[in-house]
Amino acid sequence: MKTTIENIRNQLSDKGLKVTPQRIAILEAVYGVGGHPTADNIIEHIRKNNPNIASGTVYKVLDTLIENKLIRRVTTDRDVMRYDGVMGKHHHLYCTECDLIEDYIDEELDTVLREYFKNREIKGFHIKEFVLQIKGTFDKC
Amino acid sequence: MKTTIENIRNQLSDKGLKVTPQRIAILEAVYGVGGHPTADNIIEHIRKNNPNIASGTVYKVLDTLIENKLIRRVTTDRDVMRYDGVMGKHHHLYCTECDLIEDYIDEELDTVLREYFKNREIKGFHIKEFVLQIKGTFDKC
DNA sequence: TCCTAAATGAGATTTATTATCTTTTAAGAG
DNA sequence: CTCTTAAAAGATAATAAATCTCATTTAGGA
Repeated sequence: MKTTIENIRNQLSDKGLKVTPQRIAILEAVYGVGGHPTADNIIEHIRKNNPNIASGTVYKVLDTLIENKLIRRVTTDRDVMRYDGVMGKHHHLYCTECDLIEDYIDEELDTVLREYFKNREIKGFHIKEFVLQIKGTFDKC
Repeated sequence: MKTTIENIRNQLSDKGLKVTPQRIAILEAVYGVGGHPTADNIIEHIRKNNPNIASGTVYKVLDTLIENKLIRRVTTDRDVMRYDGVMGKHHHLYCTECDLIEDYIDEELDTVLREYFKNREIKGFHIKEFVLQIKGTFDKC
């Protein structure tokens, strides 16, 4: 699934959202900037071509995209928010040396986890989804 | 392992940290306030008995406790930091309705995960630790 | 092409967190 | 037990991420 401009326009309009240049640029940036960008990374990236975008707009658009399930937040133990354009089931590699967070997609792992919890109820809790945080270091670090 | 005051004093002095009333109160609060408290939850809790504690002190002490591996941060997709006094391997239940985060301790799960990744190298990445985020809802929510 | 609700821009505001600097204190030495 | 001093706490100022407000602009249907 390539993320062309046309594709991005469709994602927005399919959700009933107005297709604005800002929204396109922000969604493109979330897809394009690797390692799960912060709002600031996204602003910096977009300003290269579109220097006049307001930072408030970026925050507002990111929230709108999250509400409409086009992107999601990434959980971290830092105080700056990071964003993720991959909406399918997946897990994350957290590097303890650099601050990159990479995707880890593994269908089999999902099956293993689902199976494991099939016979193991957690009393008083209804499971919806698993996200495994795999912490360690990249070789390059 | 009960967490008596004496126990807390020892944890601090074992790390070569000065044993101050503030540090004791803060560590006690991290243990005592359920659901993984924010700095603000901790400040509020402590001020009941110790109204004069400075909020800057709480943040500084929390950092010190983290550096000395007496507590850790909890990862979330919110912009307020939360803290965890349980240092052993464990996982977390995230409620999507309320904002409680509960511990989930499961030795067997750790074994399953370790086994699973024993024959499944992630190229370019050296695994140190797993934390499973189990997202769902508590029955009471 | 026009109209209007929705989106953006600019900038003020809030709030969690950090930094600075002075005063106080824990705890080891004598 | 007292003295000394490095470390910690308190008070408050400073940052910075994120939110809010409101005037202006714009997407997209009529």
